[in-house]
Amino acid sequence: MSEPAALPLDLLARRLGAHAQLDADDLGGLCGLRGTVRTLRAAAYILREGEPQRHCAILLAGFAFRQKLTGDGARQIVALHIPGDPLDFQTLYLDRADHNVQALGRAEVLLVPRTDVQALLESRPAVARAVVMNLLIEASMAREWLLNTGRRGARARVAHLLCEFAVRMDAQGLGGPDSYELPMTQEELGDALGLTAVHVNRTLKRLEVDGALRRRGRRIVFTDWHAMARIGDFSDRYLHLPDRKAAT
Amino acid sequence: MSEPAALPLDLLARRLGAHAQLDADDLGGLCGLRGTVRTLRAAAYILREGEPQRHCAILLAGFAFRQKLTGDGARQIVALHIPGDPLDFQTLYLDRADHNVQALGRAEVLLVPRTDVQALLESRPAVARAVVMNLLIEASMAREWLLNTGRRGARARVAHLLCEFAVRMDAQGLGGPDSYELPMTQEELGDALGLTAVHVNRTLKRLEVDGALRRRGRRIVFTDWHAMARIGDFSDRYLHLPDRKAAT
DNA sequence: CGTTTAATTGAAAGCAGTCAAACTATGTGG
DNA sequence: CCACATAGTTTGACTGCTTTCAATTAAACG
Repeated sequence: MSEPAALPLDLLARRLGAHAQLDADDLGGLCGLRGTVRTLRAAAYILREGEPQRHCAILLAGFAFRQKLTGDGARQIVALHIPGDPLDFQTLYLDRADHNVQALGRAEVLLVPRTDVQALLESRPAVARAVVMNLLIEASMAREWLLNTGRRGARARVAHLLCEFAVRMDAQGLGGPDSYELPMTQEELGDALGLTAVHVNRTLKRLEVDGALRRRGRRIVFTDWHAMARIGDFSDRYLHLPDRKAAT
Repeated sequence: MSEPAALPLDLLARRLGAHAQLDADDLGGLCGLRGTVRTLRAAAYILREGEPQRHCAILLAGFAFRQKLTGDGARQIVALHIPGDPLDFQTLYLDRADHNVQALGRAEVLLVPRTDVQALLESRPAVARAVVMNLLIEASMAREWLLNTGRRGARARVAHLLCEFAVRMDAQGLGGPDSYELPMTQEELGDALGLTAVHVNRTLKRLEVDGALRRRGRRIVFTDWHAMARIGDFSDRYLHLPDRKAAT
């Protein structure tokens, strides 16, 4: 997790290039972005509600999540991020953040000066377009997340999140879809799903007993992907993946 | 509701101009958009999941909502739209819609050819920027909606939605913040909040009995805005309103 | 190794859902 | 303008999923 990524921005290029046509110059511009690499301890804040930002953070290694808090301190995780995801291109346009972004476990980010990113977006319209498409896809994921939280039972909710994570990791080339190390605690899972940690625990166990998955520590092994997709009412359509195999 | 808006695109200009600096030419370009006005019956589809779109719809009068369905038919409303809102600028970049948009009651939309909108965005960078900011603000609202559904009780959820609607209507110059006609059924309210219609009904009644609001049919009268904002844990920060009075 | 953090499990309480019926408003056609 | 039909609201009784509280076990970390 702490070895400096060989070609740190390749994953960013992969993410942005997944949805828009980027030519060699576009990719060159992206991978040519320079900034400071920072290693973050677990739960370190990358972006704080109300604060403006001078840098654009790009997640190089590890994971991150977006989060909001209610007045009485309850936390809702509204998005998860995997390596290659840009974390606050939003603040390129809006001056103050309306939510928080934190590292999920230890993570490594590249902090690029805003001005450099803005210059790139101006000189390379295709990159700007790719960034907008990335925003739209995150909006689509948020809508699916809302459907998940608002209208599915605990069992489906948990299964759906596990499926989404598997597909996204796979699409980013970060591990097969049959097995992965879930980077979060059950407490965090609960906050992502609008459930309590206790109920997440019971639900995971029930999924395991029912033979839909197996667990070794935090490693999730999909013994029956099709069953999980059915239980979680999961279809990857909302992720707008390039195409190839449709996972459901 | 059916009189043709005198200057139909003024509201669109107001919405987009709220967050970005638009000069006279930008506004001229926006208000110069031409298209066909269509009057929609209640629940008419404006955009369907999976379908591409040849037009950009702009809501002129009435209301609309975004919606997704689970496999077993449960509906989650993920966003509400008021006059002046662009309804599918998203499909300018993504070819197939990942959710549905329907009229909420009778509504009137302007259908502008995609190519005209694209031409405008290319010739007027400030407008393109305003459109992106509009997207970002809708994303922010989605996150707050997620927090609302995932981490607040029914009472707070209902109050929060009523507050948000009041503030947005007010910001668009469509009615004071103390009273308005809620354009949806309790069934729809429930689908927006992740609750059942029955529970929405009970919750509204409880809010009324407690003196936080009054109702005449679907008209909501805020007898105690401060109480409602407190009950709903509402702050308008996530709406990124221009500034003036901060409502909470 | 001891200490802290996370995962598990049980029992009990509660919020919201379900089912069903009555009531009200709205709209339509005669 | 009334009568009927339809859609929406309201209310009650009951069920149940999820939470809460609490205690135990397991794992992670210095």
